[in-house]
Amino acid sequence: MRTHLCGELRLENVGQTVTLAGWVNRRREHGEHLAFVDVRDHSGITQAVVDNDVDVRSEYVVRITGTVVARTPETVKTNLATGEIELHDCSIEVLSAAEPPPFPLDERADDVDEMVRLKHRYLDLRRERMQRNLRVRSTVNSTIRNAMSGQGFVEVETPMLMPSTPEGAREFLVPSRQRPGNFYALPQSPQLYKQLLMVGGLDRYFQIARCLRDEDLRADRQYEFMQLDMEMSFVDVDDVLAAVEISVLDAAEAVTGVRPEAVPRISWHEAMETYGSDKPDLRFGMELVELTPVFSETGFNAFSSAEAIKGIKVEGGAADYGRNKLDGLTDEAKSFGAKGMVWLKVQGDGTFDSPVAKFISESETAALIETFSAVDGDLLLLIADDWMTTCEVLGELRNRVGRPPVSEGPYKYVWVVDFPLFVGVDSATGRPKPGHHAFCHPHTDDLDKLESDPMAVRAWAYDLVLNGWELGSGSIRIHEPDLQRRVFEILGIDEEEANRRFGFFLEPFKYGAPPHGGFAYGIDRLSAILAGEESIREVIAFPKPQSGLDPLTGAPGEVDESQLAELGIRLLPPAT
RNA sequence: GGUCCCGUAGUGCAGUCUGGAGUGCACGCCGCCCUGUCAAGGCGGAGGUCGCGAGUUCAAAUCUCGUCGGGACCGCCA
Repeated sequence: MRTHLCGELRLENVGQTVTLAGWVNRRREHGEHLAFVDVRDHSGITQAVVDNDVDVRSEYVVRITGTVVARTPETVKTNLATGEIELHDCSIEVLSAAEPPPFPLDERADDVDEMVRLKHRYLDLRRERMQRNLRVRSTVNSTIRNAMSGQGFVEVETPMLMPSTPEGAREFLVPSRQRPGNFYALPQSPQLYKQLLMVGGLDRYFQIARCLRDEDLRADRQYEFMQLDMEMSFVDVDDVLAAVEISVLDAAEAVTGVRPEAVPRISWHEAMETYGSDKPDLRFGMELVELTPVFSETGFNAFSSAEAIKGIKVEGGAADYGRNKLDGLTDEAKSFGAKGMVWLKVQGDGTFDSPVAKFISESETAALIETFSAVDGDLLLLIADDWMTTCEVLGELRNRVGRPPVSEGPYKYVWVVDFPLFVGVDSATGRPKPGHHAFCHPHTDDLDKLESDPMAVRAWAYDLVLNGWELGSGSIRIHEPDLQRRVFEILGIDEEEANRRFGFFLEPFKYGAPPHGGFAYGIDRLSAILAGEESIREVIAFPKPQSGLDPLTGAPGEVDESQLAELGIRLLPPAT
């Protein structure tokens, strides 16, 4: 049907008779017998010089046969790959006529209401940006597949219909026709199956897996998303990180042409201390500064009883942050759990401009400026609270004040390791809550503290972070039934409950489970960042908006009574 | 479940604070002109439930309340 793509022709093709097929990107008329038609496909655009008696308009699908001719020097278009040639003596065949598109199919559509783009996604996809993004994603997919296969991982598909395991995210349920009143759940992740594959001796498993979670949507969250899911046997933390790292760096290199440096590691505790986040963005500094000793003798009530006092320095920020902005930051700090936020503007005479300046002694003022290496015009933001709150709130403030958009380079990967095994206390049971999940292996150095000081126990659990986005997480799993029982005990899960909730999962471990661990990371997120996008919707062909309603197909929709009857489902009247 | 922002022609906007006739701009669309343009140019034209519904008012795109839709974020996402 065609001899070349629309972006292929160059000077060396001059003289050839070629046939292109694609969409009319634009037509420019010049009188009765001359018009220029730009024909476009995914590869690019070629200009055809045609007789103006042919009626072709924007987005008509055409096939053009013509002779490749070198453009005269004054008509060469340098910003077009095919700008040195054009087609002459053209014959045009209209393959499909087209109505004018509802929005421009060039970069101007970047400003169009996303809902309009999604309603006509098939048109949006014709744009260079979307073509590039979906191809970036395809490159990511094929690269990580090769990376895993090349390391001896076996690709295994796990079921989409599985039992409901309501421990984690809210699930999508699927009613069973053959057993009315019973439900499958769509997988939040292949977690259970991949561990069973290890018991099954697959040794190294991976899957480019679709996962589904019925939780509210965000720029980095969809109901459905793709993960590189992997699990390996007879390994420790280093082995898992190394295997994952190869795939991620391969993908980045394949897309950008540059292989990132080896991914640094930081412990969870250090990440919280230094960046106030378990997904630190290492592209900028503004590290948290420890101030507790500075205020050890303080008479300032807000600080005297605090477990931890820390702060960040916004260099030269005093001028940028007026009262309104500071009040906004204070409100944000409170919304993240702080009791308040202290701001101090450093002045040239070594004093502070601040509502609370009078509560801070001269020696404390001097010590603060010394500790921060602060100079005239700097803005200091201080939080005093329990250690966790202080770190987390400052981490949020640090991001608000200093963080560039996620897609802006450079790419800064980081492993966050040694997560705590337990985080917080279940308000219902009074027991510790698992930080990752109940099957996460405690750090063997901390096993003796499991019962005596559980909150201090580290886990063999780790996250991969890129530019402040959590790409994924994983852990070494518990393969020893005795250790699993100890962890369940701390969680307040007795044997009867464990068997009821996890029986089908625990039973296999009685038959010889290898030590194993794994990881999973989000392909949508990785693709978005590598494509330079702020939202994963831009690297998904047919995403859903925040409401979860599909503007293109109208899903979800009502179904026939007969379908419901077959499933044994009767609808309640709509809630009012 | 919550906070904040947005909704005016096919698209992007101005107009809204301070009420006075759908007042307007750009792109696109339709027609005519145009033989070297390339986001072509010139002339002309069509195109509006100011998201929807109440309320206040002599008068509402504009003020108030409600509602629907969209976005960012918090909660949530083991």
